[in-house]
Amino acid sequence: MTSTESGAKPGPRYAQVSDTLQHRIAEGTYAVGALLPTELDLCQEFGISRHTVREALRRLAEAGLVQRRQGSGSQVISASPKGGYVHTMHSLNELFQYAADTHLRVDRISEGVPPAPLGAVLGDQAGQHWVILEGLRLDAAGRLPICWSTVLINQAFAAIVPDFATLTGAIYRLIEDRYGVMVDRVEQNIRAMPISAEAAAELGVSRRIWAVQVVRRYLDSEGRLMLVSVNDHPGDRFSYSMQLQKDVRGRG
Amino acid sequence: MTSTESGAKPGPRYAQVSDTLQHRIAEGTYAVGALLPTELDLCQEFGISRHTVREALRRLAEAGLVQRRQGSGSQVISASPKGGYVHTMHSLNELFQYAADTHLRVDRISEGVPPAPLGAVLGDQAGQHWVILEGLRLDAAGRLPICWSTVLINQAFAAIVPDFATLTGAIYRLIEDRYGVMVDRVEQNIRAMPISAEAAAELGVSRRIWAVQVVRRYLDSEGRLMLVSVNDHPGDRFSYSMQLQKDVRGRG
DNA sequence: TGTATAAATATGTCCGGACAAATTTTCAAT
DNA sequence: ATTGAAAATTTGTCCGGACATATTTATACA
Repeated sequence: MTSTESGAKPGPRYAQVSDTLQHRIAEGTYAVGALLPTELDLCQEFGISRHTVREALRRLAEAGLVQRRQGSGSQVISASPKGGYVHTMHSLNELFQYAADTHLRVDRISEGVPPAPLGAVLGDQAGQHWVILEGLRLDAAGRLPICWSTVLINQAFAAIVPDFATLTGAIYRLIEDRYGVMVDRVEQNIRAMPISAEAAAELGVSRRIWAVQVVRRYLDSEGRLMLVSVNDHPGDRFSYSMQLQKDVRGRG
Repeated sequence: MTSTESGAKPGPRYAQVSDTLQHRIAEGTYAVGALLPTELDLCQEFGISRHTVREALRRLAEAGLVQRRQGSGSQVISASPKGGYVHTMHSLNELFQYAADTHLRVDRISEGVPPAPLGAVLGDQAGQHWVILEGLRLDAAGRLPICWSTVLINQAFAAIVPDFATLTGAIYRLIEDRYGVMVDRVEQNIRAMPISAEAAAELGVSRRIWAVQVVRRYLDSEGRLMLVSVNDHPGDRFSYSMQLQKDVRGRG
C-alpha cells in the first residue's frame, strides 16, 4: 500500500507490527468500530508467531486504540490522532514526571513586570518584578515536545538563573537548596483555552487545537509566591487520570 | 508465611503470582527500593514457566508497583497500587459541586451495548449491556448549561431509571440506597478533545471550542463498574483547581 | 418459525526452549 | 588503587505448541 509498509523497519518485530496496524487505523484501512484481522491472520500476513502478534495487539490495547474480546475479536475503538501517540497519566506523580521541570530548553529569559495575561496567574503580586523563562519542554528522551512552558520566578531568587544550564531537577528544588526557603504548598489549576500562536508553532500543532493549561503556584509557609509555572499542553495529547478518595466524593 | 499464601487461589496462575507478590510488597517482605527475586527464582518458587512469571511482573509494572530493567532486575518502586493520593477536600468538592449529578435534564434513554467511542471508557466491560442516559446538565439555578452529560448505568441497576424524574441527588446514591451496593472507589480522567456536534448545539457553543471531558468510573469493592459518567464541558468555561499535597509533588 | 444444541471460531492461558541485549560482576593488567 | 576487558547475570524478544474459555455460527429439532 504505502511505502512505509514495505521497507524493513528498525526495532522489535512486535513494534513494527503495532506501528503498521496503528498506521492502518489512522488511515482508515481499519475503521473505528470494525474488527481487526484475527491473530492467526496477522501471523500469516507478517510471517511471525502468534506470541509476537499478541504482543503488538496488547500494546495497541494499552494505547486505547483497540479492544480485545475473547471469542469475538479485536475491535477498533479509537483512531489515533496524526501525532500518533496517546499519553495517559495514571497518577499525579506521573503528571509531575511528565511535566517535571527537567529537559527544559530555555529559549528566552526576561525580567520585569509580566504582561497582563501572565499577570493573571500571579494574583495580587502581579505588579511586582519577576524573572520570566519561556521555552519548550521535551520528554525524557529529549525529542518529543510535551508542552510550551513559561516559568515565573520571584526576583528574590534571580541569582539561580545562571544555574539553569546544568539543571537536572525541578526548579523549585534549586531554590530550596540555594536559599533554604521551603515550598509549603502547591496550588494547581487546570483549564482549557485557545493555544497561543507561539506555543502552537513550537509544539507543531494546529492553532485549532485547544491548549490545556496547567498552572502551578509554589508558595512558602507564609503564603509568598516563590515560583509559578504555566504549561500549555496540546489538547490532543493531554490526559490526566487520578483516583478519587472515597470521602472526597461525599458531596458528589 | 501467611495463611493467604498457602491455600489454592482462584483465577489464572499469573494473577495468583502477582497477587502474592503485591501482598508481599504491601507487607514489607519486599521493601520499596529493593529488588524482587529474579524471574528464574520466581519460576522455581511457584513452579511455573518464565512466561507466566513475566505476565505477573508485567501486571505489577503496569500497576506502578515495580520497575523492570534489563540486565538489572525488577525493583519495587511503590507499595500502594491504587494511587492512594490525598487531595484537599475543599477544592475537589468544588469540582463535584460544579459537575454534580444533579439538575440533569434527561433527554434520551437507550439500552444495549454502547457504541465503540463510549465503549472505550468501559474498559474490559465494553461488550456488556448498559443503560445509556444523555442530557444537558444545568447549574444550581437550573439556567446555565454546564456540560453535556452521558451516563452509563450497569444493567443490573436498570430498575432505578423510572426514579430519575424525582431525582434530587447523585445517581450513584440512588443505586447505593436501592441495591445496597456501595461505591468503593472512583476513577477520574480529564482530557481535552474536539466537542461533539450534539454537545456543541446543546451547550450553545461553537464547534471550534474544544471540550474538556471528565470521565468518572464508579466501582464497587469487587471492581465491578456500577456507573460511568462522561461529562463534556465547554473548554472556555472549564477550570479545575486543587491543592497538591506536599509529598505528592515529591518527584516533581 | 423459533429454540436449544452442537460445531466452528477467536482470544486467553500456559508450557518449553533459544538467542539477543543490557547490566553487573569478576578479574587481569597497568 | 584504577582502568578495561571478559564473564556471568538478568531481562527482552521470539519461536513452536497445547489446551481452556468465551463468542459466534451452523445445525437439528420442535
